[in-house]
Amino acid sequence: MPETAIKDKCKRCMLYADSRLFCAQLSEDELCELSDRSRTLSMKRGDTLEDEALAHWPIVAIDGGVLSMQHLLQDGRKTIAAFFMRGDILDLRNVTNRNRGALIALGKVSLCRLSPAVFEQVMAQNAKAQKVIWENLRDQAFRAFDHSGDIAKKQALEKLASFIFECRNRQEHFGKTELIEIPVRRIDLAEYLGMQPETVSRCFKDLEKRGILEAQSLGAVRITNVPLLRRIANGDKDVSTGRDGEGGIKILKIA
Amino acid sequence: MPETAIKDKCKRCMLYADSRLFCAQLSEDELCELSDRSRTLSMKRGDTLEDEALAHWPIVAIDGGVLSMQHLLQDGRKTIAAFFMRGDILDLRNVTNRNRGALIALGKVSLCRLSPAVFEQVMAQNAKAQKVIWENLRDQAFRAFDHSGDIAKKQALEKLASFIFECRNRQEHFGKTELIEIPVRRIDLAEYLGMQPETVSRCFKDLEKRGILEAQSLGAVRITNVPLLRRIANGDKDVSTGRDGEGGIKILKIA
DNA sequence: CGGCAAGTTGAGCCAGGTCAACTCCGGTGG
DNA sequence: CCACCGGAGTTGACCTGGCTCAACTTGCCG
Repeated sequence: MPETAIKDKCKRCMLYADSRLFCAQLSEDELCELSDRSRTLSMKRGDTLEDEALAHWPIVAIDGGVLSMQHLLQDGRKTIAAFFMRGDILDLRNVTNRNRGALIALGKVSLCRLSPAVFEQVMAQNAKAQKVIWENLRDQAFRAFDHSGDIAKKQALEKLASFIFECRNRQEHFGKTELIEIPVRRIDLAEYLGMQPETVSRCFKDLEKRGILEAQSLGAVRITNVPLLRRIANGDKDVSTGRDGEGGIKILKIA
Repeated sequence: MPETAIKDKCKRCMLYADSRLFCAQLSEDELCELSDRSRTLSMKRGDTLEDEALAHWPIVAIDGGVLSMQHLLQDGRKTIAAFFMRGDILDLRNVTNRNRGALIALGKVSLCRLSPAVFEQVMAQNAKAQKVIWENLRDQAFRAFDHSGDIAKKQALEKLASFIFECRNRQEHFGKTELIEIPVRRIDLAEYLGMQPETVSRCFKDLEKRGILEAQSLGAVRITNVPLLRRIANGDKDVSTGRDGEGGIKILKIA
């Protein structure tokens, strides 16, 4: 086998197969070098990336599934600070400060622990690859900013509406539609949005009753009234409280 | 004047004067090139970085003061999604998607709009500078993750305690002490933590009454019981509800 | 088909939001 | 130097969105 042959594990991996993602930016030599010194990993729901393992493999690239960063409070309350999905790259080098959340899989997750040395080398030499990871990190940061804004002052219904748009934005790249995949369970969603599973359930129900969306299953919804959902997400009280009495369809002027 | 002379504006700027910050990593040539093609800016409270200006100058480095990213809801509710302070670098290239928050000064802010071309060039060539900005962006992202976790499920008192530690962490670099500077007004703090100014006020009062901190002024506090404040920040209900009746001083076992 | 976690529904209650009144403080002008 | 002003901060009283707890149903996996 020639030493530049691309490994099977890479051919099967979306980080390489999707031309917008990190590994697709690498030269064959770079990819093989990286591949040789990196390790793939499969996780199932509840599996945690342990600190010890992260010390040796602090750089993690997600191939598929949803990985969460969770913060556990002393009395058992849990929160999910962020979701990481296909294409996201986490750099945990020297992130020992504070109570960095635990990284826990929310379902089947496949990921690749990248060699820090090769990663650093690629980052220094390959401008295209550098751009991709820089923009990915920036997206993570801005997504977190948006999310902070969402959960700080919005009401339950508004948070859920915002979340549905967040899902929509993420999968936009993979083909836009009003059929939105909800890649996490209700219970995880509740922890991400800072509310109770009961409240999440009631809010979904409410949106359905108003004819704004239809549940296809627990894992997918179809938006049937995008503008109205957008107005709810943007905190328009006239619709979010449903005070117009007509199923929230009527459009009121904005003060 | 030799063309490599460092400009006065740079000598006065902490981004250069602080050896850990971005401009201090540059060679004299790089710094002069960057300086020539960049523009400093002073802002006062309420000033906004307009979209139009950001289109031309999408990269902003903070020299001093506090810049906020604010989201405005349609009915007037405001939230502050993030604070940016000395050393933070914002890259807003191609961040037109979604409702990116407005960038608004919370006091006197001095910043430098960097030339995207030179920034990109430095990022590609200067490994030390690249490391600094990469770590800065990563810190921004992790800070945002922490913040999301904080405001999602914590109660008011716990959020405030967490925020005080966030302030402490930020100024740790500049000399550690229990005297913590609160660099923003109560009203901004309320918007950042997703609560009302009234509630912020009540929580400060509460912490003082329990002997956990002393207000030096509106802009600074001294922590007098760090472990207890930490336990509150970590969501220990036994202390945060004050149910032990002894001013919250008594240490209870953790379940 | 059994077992269990996830999700839903209902009833009651409380942390913190809301509103209104008041105080404090820095800046401004006579 | 003081009177004035306006925004920020504080305090108190009241009220409500969503948390809590408990019971029930659904869906998934072996």
